[in-house]
Amino acid sequence: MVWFVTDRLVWYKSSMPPDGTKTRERLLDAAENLALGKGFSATTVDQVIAEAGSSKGAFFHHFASKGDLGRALVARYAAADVASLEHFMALAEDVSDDPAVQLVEFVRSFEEIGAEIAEEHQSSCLYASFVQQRELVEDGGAELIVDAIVAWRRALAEKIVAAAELRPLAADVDPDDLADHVFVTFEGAFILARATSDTSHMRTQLRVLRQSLEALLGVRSEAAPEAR
Amino acid sequence: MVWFVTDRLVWYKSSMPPDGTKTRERLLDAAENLALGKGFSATTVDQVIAEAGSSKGAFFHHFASKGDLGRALVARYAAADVASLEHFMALAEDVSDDPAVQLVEFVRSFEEIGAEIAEEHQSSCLYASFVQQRELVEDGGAELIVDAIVAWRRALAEKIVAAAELRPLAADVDPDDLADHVFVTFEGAFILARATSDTSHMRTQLRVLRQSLEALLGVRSEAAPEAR
DNA sequence: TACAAACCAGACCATCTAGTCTGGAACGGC
DNA sequence: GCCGTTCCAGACTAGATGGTCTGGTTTGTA
Repeated sequence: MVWFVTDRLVWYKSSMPPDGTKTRERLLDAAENLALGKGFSATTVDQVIAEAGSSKGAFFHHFASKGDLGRALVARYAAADVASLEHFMALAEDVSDDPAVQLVEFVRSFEEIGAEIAEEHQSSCLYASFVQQRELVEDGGAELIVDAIVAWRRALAEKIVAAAELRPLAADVDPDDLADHVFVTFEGAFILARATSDTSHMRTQLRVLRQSLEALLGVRSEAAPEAR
Repeated sequence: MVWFVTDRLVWYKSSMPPDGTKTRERLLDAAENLALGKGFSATTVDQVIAEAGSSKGAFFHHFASKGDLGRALVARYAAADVASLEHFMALAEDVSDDPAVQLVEFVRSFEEIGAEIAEEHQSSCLYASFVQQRELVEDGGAELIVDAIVAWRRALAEKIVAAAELRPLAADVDPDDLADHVFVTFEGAFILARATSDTSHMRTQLRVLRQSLEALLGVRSEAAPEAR
């Protein structure tokens, strides 16, 4: 995930570098690009170096190993991901006081930029890529991903529970599971978009997700079209 | 996907071998195991050989290259996947004449064996793994995956359209997109299960999917609990 | 301005990996 | 029983890959 360079993400992208982009960041950017494009294990450090216009010496000065780069990669990715979660949730909270409407609005905001997200990320997600890497998982790198997932779950489940207090939920949906379904839809949509080489699936699947949420939460579709 | 060795899948697993498991199948099985576990590009042919208890000579007798193995792998996987789609859809069609109920029942059948599916597949899906491989995609290998996706979409969308003729759909959901959402949920749930090392997410996410379908299609939850 | 530390360039190395090659066993037809 | 074909075992190779090492430049600091 990660997607966008929101204002509260800027400090992140340009943290340490005083002037131009620092070598370490360039390496991370290059690695992220390549990892999203062909998977982490399929990208070589030489490719990362070439893409970043750097050198072997620089690489192993900043990272102890390729696995170390991987961990740094998911760390940055997950941090940006959670930041974008908070960003868009804050925007949604400006639209309405109703938690159900906020939730729907939250999904809608992603829906609107769905294609761009898929484009920017080459229809892929680092989570999906890294989760394959057993070594990295066994090396404590998975916790970063789980933390991000939990952050999403918590933020969304909170809204769902609050919404259930206002209107009865349709059927006996579990708030945590429903919250996870947002994450699940993102990840699945990435795969669909990539497999079919059609980034529009990102938007349409988020739309289906929103419609599902509206149906389950009992929210009217026209509740918050443009904060009218 | 693929999951289960249904009766109509048996011809497949034991096609050519007259007696025991043929070497080629053993190699494919080993490769599938490893690919599901650590990704295709991260598995070496030596590992495949070792896992299958075979040899270099045998491997390159049956497969022209590692990429060739990859294609054979997804071909088999996708074929079994579509077969299991048809299998469970046929079972669902025995339960009711109502397409909406059939659809819900279809999802429920997977829901029930969700954890086993995740277990058997090491919480992973070859589709997700291979979709990363750009080379294989550019080499015509992706069409196999797309074909399988389209098969799912077609079968499910057909039910949704038929269901919409009986009851009005909630909101203006697109049948194709809703059908794709089933595939999307599977893939996303795999990733969630793998990231959290918790196979139960497979079941709970399919449950959420079912509840969403019920809400959008206007089907009562008790419509077909156990074909009573 | 001196000097240590951080930073980087690129030749170099040990190992791994996909793929080849040669030799031989098993099998099927005749 | 002969022979061609399929099938398989394993040593071997050319190149890729992660990682090291030496030397040099830049930077911060006193």
